[in-house]
Amino acid sequence: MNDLKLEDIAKLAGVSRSTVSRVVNASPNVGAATRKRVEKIIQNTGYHPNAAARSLASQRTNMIGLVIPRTTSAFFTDPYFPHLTQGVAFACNNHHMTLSLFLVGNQEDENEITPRLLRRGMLDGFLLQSGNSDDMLFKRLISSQVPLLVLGRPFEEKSVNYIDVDNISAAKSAVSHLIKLGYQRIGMITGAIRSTTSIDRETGFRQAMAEAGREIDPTLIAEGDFSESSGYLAMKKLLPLRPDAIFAQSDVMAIGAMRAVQEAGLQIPGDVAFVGFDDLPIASTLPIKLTTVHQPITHFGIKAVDLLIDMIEKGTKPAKRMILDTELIIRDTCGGKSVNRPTDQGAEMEGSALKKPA
Amino acid sequence: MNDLKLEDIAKLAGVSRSTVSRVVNASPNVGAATRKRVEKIIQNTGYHPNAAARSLASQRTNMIGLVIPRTTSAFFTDPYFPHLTQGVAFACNNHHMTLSLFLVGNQEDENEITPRLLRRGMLDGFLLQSGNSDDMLFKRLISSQVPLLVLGRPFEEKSVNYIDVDNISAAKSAVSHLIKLGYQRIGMITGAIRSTTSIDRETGFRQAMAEAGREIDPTLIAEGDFSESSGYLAMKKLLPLRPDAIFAQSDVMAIGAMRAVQEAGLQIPGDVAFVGFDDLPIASTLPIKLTTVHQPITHFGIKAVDLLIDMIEKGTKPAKRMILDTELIIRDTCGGKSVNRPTDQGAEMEGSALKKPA
DNA sequence: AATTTCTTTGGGAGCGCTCTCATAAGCCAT
DNA sequence: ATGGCTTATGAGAGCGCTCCCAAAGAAATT
Repeated sequence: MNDLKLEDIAKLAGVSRSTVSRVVNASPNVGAATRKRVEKIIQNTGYHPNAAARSLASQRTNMIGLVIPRTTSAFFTDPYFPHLTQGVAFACNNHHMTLSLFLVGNQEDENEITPRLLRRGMLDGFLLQSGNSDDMLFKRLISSQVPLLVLGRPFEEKSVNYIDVDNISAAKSAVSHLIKLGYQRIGMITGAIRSTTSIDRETGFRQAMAEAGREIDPTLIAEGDFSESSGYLAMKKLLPLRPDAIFAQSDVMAIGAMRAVQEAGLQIPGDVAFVGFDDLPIASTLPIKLTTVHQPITHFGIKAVDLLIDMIEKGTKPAKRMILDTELIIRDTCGGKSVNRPTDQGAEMEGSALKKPA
Repeated sequence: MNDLKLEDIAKLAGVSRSTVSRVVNASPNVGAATRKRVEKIIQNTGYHPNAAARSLASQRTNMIGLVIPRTTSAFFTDPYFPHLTQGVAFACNNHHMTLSLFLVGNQEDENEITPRLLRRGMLDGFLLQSGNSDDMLFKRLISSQVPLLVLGRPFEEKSVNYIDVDNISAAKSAVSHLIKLGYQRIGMITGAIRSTTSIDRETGFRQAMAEAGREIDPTLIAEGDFSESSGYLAMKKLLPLRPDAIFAQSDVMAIGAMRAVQEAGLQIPGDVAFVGFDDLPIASTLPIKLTTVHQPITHFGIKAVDLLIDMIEKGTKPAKRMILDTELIIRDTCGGKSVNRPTDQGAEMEGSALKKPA
């Protein structure tokens, strides 16, 4: 509790600083009796090693950062990020690491945060949410000396470490399902169009249509930005064109879009069917349950941390890649026959669903 | 970028380490010419001071922690926390501080995180979300030597620094409004009943009823835990007792409860009126807009950081208190005449709504 | 019994900064 | 010029750890 240092413990135990250090760091080369004696004194005095001193001497801070650029500023509007953060935090706990959160709000923040990230002695590594193509922060950080893992496919993939879900085939399976169900006028509400996420999901959409020999009506593609209101607005534009099914690139936008449909007095899925993306917990508690692509958000965060720590410990060459799978969850909004399956997003933190690494 | 140190810069500039240090730390006592020369070299070399070394020497890390105990594990289920986190992160940026996030998932995390928080040289101070009465983490941390500000009224207030909103009068105004509107069978859905937040809101409920000379029917009070599903379940229990109005202690629970009402084929507010608490952005985009108590969540986070930093710099004696105001926002779910007012929760981060401190 | 090998411990040199104090220089008034 | 004052710079002693290396025993080998 108080201001004891290693040296004080050493004196109390009648050993050297080195020995106490060994005990604190669980080094094997300490006699059993000595270890016990030192441990007891540490216990009694409530000694805690000073983190800064330890970092300075060991060149390790045991901290990693999670950076959300401002181009992704839909940040806490979309439950995606909280879930991700939860996964990251969970994994950090398992690895005895501390998580630092950098939410970039504006240009000023960006200038101020960048050096903090690049500074040595601060972070052992960091996770960077992939943003838009014109993201300057991204460009500045990408050449960082400290290990960096990008969340989501970056624009410039060359020798960048990243982790992502397979957005293309995920979107493809969603749209194929709609086609299989017989919908004729299938529309799409995109995410922020300069994000790779949105681009990949659109690619999946196009692939599914092409494979089915369908023409794409470009007027049935409306632009959103992953937010609820953008989904609502996009749907308002689409409604006069009478689409019979919509692939929304996120659940939150699907919810906004469905709000627009209901306001117009139309039925879901009777008049307009929906498939979303994310499988947020809310998808299964909506009045009309949302058919959507399940992506393991929390798990994604955990994997990201695991990979980053691996990079920190074993180096970043060759560049690391990891692509996680998704799964189409069929519920009520797509019409056809409904197969129910509870979402497990929220439950992941609990109990034994997630085994800790040994 | 590379591994330059203060000394290298000094050598390059032909000055002493001390002078470079002064330049880096914007100390006034440096000659203009010298400053310029040193700054240029720092610029060119891309030098960044080592954070660990600086922390060790200065006894300041410029990091603060945000700790969410596991008893509050509804964590990212409820948008409350993301909004709070956003405010905290925003304020940290303004103060050039780094935010560390501690999400306590389970007992093991708790044991592991506690020493990290208490350790010197790690955090300059931290924010601790108030949890349940039986929260051990809380008890262990409360006597911390490092400055600590509790978010929400703690159980044991004595000499504890905390910040809260005025839950009692907020709840009171919500319930009074329902009474004024003429509802006769007013029920309540509580939050986690061992949290001070829930206790205070219940007190407000009771005060409003008492002032109006109303009896309280205890069967019309159902227990929730701030989650959507708990609101739904609570309402299921309440429905057979035919309440005509419900005060839900959080918006999310109100949403769950309204789901139950609609499933039962009843009208809102015709059959059951609602008042929520929080004024999340979603409250104003629901099909039937939610009447609720606005609490400035993001702003709350900002104020908390400001206060904590003040404590770090000026000491914690006497114990600090801060209580923020709330406002009843009347929309559609309470019946009576609706006054619309857009929620500004999400907008707070943008533009000039929030002035940075000079 | 002598030699080698391991295990346990201590000593000391950093890690890269900050900060106090001493010194040197510049400035003004007398 | 001379003393007193302010301002700019440098030297050096830490901050509290880690980690390499050497030393001293103990144990094992010959």
